Amino acid sequence: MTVTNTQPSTAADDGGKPSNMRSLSRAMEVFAELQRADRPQRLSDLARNCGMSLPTTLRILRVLQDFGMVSQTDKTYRIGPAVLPAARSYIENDPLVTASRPVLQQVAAQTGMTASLYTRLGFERILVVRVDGDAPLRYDMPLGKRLPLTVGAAGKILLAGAPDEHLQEVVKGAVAAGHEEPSFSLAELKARLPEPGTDYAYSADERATGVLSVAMAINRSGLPSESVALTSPVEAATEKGLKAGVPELRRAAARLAELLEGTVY
Amino acid sequence: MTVTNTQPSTAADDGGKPSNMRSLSRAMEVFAELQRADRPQRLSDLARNCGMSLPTTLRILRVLQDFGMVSQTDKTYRIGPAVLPAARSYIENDPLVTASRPVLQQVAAQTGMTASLYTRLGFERILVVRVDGDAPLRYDMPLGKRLPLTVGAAGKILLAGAPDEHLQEVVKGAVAAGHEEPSFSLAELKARLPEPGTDYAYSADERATGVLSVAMAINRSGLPSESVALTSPVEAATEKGLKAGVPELRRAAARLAELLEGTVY
DNA sequence: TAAGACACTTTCATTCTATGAAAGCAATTG
DNA sequence: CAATTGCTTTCATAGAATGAAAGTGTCTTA
Repeated sequence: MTVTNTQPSTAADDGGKPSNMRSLSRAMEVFAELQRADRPQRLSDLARNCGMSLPTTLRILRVLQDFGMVSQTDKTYRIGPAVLPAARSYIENDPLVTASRPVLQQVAAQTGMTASLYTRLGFERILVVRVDGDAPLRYDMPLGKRLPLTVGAAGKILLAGAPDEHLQEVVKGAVAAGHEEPSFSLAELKARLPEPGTDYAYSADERATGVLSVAMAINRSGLPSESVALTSPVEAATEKGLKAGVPELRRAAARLAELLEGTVY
Repeated sequence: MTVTNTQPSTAADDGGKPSNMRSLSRAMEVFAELQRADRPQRLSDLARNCGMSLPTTLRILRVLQDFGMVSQTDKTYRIGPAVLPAARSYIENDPLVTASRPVLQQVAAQTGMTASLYTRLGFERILVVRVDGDAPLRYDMPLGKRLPLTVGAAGKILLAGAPDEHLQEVVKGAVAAGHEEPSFSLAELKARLPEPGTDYAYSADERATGVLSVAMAINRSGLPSESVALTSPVEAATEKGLKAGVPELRRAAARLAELLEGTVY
């Protein structure tokens, strides 16, 4: 089993490290910045926000454009269509994703709840797979959306047992991403996390009102970066009912954990 | 209006050009290679297939991994989860995509057919938006899938009026991508394309059996790179019926063309 | 069990790429 | 029409990216 662990991932890590592949790293920064914005960006804005010179930014954009990762209209740049085939490739071919689908289907069938798989990405998490249960969730399907680690069962369970030092970074990341108020503190976060000894997390009306959730991490050595969750609208489930699904969820998580053995990122 | 036009996009363009940003270009090659393969790749395979040394390939993978664009399990690499937020950002924020949805909805409502938007990417095209009509299409929704330019109405219309020189490259590209037999020729391709003077393309049983389609390019100066299509299963439409939707389609294409004015890539 | 083969990883000197200052354009505005 | 603003190109230089070769670990085979 390998443990490499480079950075906690994602940009925003200008901790003074030399960091190899400067031009590539910077290109990824530009790409990330384009995603952050919800509308096309001017060259000068991108350059300023990424802290690099205009010529450099322009050159990066041109290369990304050549590969369809970036589109340009007049003088504004945005994410390009090449991300679609990439996302499709991920969803269709990633071993964990493909393996989880039947597992989630089984759990959803047995419990009647909606079953989901989340992956940690930097200081956020994203929904990767969802299999609907009997009662539909009313909020829109946030597949691929950046969600907080600090809110919602599926996020919090990824933080259970993490050292304070790491949690402190998570707090900073959540604030930086706008998921939490600037006053958000380590103590507040720790109060939300499941008690030590509990291997699942529960949430009610946390990330979305009217939604209950239990989640379990897919564990391997070290901090987990994936979790599975059961979710249901309040009118279709009680806390008790949801928690009755925990054993099922535990079994599913164990099955997927085997597959993950060895995953570095 | 600007016309920059760097490369015909996508890798495979080792035409001896110096090409700026070598490390970034190579990183994109690695990323593309990972998508091409439908299962996790070993470092040595990636290095060989991309024509670069092991250390270089490794360094690229590590940076991409830091940004979640690549995942690693043991010694194998694959596309990472960060492509999902990127794809979501594209679909939610791209001006053409968001603008096209209501337009396609209107066309679908008026004609009862399925309405789609395609974008050219290199020597292929991808489905970006689809709004279903009355009769469901039986093949699975290929959103983000790489489809041939040389097959199907929505592909062929993007090639109408292109100079032979360009079509010859398209032929090569289609063969290289496995969309056409190695014997595929320029003459064959030209025979498929709509007659000069026609602004739409028609296809029956071309890319998928039992499916009829008409498509129209979203035109601006030069070669188009987007097209809109009406599609229907054979049992729900006739050639005549589909072609009756062409005026609607033409109006939709014109509306979207305005928006595209100035798009470089 | 030992020896060999294989694949990944690190190191390091060299090359050439990536970089930003500054000049050159183009477009927009007062 | 002049001035401002923002994009693009040029160019000399710094330093990043590169691959050969050595190093390390793991798996295979005798």
